[in-house]
Amino acid sequence: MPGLLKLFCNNFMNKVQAKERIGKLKKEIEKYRHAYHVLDQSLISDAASDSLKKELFDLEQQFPEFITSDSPTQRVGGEPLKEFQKVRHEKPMLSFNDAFSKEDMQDWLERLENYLGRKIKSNEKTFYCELKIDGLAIELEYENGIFVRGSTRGDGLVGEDVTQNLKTVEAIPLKLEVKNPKLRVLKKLIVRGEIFLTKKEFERMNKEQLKNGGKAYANPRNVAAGSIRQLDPKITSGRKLDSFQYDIISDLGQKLHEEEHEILKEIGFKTNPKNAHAGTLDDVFKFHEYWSKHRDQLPYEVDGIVVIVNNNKEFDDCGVVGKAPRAAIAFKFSAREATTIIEDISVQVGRTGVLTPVAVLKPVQLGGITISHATLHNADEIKRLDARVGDTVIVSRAGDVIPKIIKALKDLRPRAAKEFEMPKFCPVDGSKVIRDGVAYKCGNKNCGARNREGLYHFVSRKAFNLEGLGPKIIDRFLDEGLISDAADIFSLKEGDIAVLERFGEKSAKNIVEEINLRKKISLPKFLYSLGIIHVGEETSRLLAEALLKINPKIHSPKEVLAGGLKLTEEKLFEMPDIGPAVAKSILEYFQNPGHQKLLKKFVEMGVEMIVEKRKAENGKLKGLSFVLTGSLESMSREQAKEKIRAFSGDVSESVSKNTSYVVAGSEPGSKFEKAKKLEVKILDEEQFLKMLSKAVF
DNA sequence: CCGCCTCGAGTTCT
DNA sequence: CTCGAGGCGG
Repeated sequence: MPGLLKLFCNNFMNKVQAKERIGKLKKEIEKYRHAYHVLDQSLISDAASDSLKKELFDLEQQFPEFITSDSPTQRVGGEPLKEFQKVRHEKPMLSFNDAFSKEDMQDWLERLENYLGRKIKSNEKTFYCELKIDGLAIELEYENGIFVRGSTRGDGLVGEDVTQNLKTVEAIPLKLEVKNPKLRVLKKLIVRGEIFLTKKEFERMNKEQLKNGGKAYANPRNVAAGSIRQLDPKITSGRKLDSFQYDIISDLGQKLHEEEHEILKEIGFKTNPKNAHAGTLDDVFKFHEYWSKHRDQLPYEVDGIVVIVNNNKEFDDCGVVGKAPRAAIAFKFSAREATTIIEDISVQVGRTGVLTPVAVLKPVQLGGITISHATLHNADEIKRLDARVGDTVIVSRAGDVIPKIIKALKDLRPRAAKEFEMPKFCPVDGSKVIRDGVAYKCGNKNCGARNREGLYHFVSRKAFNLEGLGPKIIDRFLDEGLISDAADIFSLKEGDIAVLERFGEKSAKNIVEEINLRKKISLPKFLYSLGIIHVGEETSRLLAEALLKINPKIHSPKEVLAGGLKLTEEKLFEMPDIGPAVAKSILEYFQNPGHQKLLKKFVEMGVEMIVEKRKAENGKLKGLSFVLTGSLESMSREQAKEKIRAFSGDVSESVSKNTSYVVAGSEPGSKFEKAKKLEVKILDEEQFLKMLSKAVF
């Protein structure tokens, strides 16, 4: 890596670099801000933009001399459009500072108490927690109980008059029902709240938009913002906006912020029933954790909670810092996206010899875990992303699990960043690299990496299932010269292992016992473990059938070899789902002298095939295909698969309209959504078990 | 030949 | 989980 580039990746920057980075970040954030607030376009997600702001904020803390008044960290809100009447807010509409962790929250409370010079008064209602809905803030004015004016936040001081549009929102009362005589005298009332779009309405609008040939909207908030600033109120009324109010600006003698919610509700406003008070920060954390987990069940988008010092007097005493009140903070949910920097791109060689580029990332917190690597799949993907070492990138977790690079932010690219090139020679053994479709492969069929990865595959759960013999240990044995191929595993002796460093007699004994236990294996699993290209779990089963047609009694690897040599294209084509490519790969495998030798060696080592009991040919589930998603309570997924197959049912990994049933356990994944979309019947665990029990008879 | 349905293969972190 | 690609039906 060139020197400058390297420094960019380090945590510590010198002044010159920090200044440059700060400048670039400011420009980039400003670009997104302008697009978002002024043009109602969402170029990147809020989470990604927040992540950039956080980096800028941290850098500015480190180098305060570079803080300028035009920095995005020093401002909030947007600019009013020319078309609307301006409204000057009686009291500025503030925003909130953000916290991203429990530590941030503890720091916040500490800062608060330092500022006050005393502890916050603590009781069971110390704080008030509100769900932070992803919408836009509005102010509503009532005179003698009649709605007279509504406005957006704008820049906090001056907003836009959107009264006509707000009148179309049914959640906003046009006339207040003030029964309480204490409140009745009220001539003027100013309240504030949030305008938002429910997820359902957002989906409906998106569907309609797509039907009319338009582009899908980015997120509900954008649509809400766009809707409320329509010049034609009719358009607004066609969109079913919703609203909660959460703040009373007028003085009605309220002592706690919480009381404002009660009053709002009493006089006819819609308030969020999920909001709750909390006694301690720990209670706040519980509220945060609960909704962080359950936010998908809410009918609207939330991106965190707002925590407010409940006592209004104390709240006011804390004052304002910048454009946010000190005594309130937005405690964000862990983002689904973040930005970080590609420190390096390494290249791995897999079992099939394919070279896979992997981005080495500057570690970043995302959804509760630290991400340090993300696959870039192949050269085409890198080209598509135009991702380079040194680039700032947006990462997310696909299906909330696997890290994925969404986008490279090219304007933040250091000048020295060069385009990535696939190595010409294999990083493991130096052989020439050849191109095969989108993939690049190591030209050497016996490349060390292939052998190594092949061994990982051999011991894996779906193959020989040698527990306690994972990749790390395979590596040790290979490097110590104890094994060189899969068959060698079965000749391992306790004595050989126990002499190695960090291995005791006990663990050596365990490993050898495990190996002996697994010498007997079913034919499909044995075939799968060989790692024949294109032969996975499913095709192994088919291949086993094809071999059993030649010789119905296969007990030893030797008979597997004999059968394999008798296979022909024609015989393989008889099997469904085996075509030219797969057949060629299978035939080539058995022709290879090295593989023949390996199969014979397995015989010497005492590997044997279990003859499986004949499966019921006409079980009750024959002709039905199942897809499993989520986890079941009463059995593992493997067990469920076996049960279905035992009754002649089919198990598949992907949902289509041919799927008979989707069995959904707890926390189902995307297959559940797809099933709903395709209107495939969905079974819960109970129904599934019932079906199995019926199938017995 | 095209488009759908599946399967295979690779991947991350606790 | 997702992507790519093999198999197969239309």
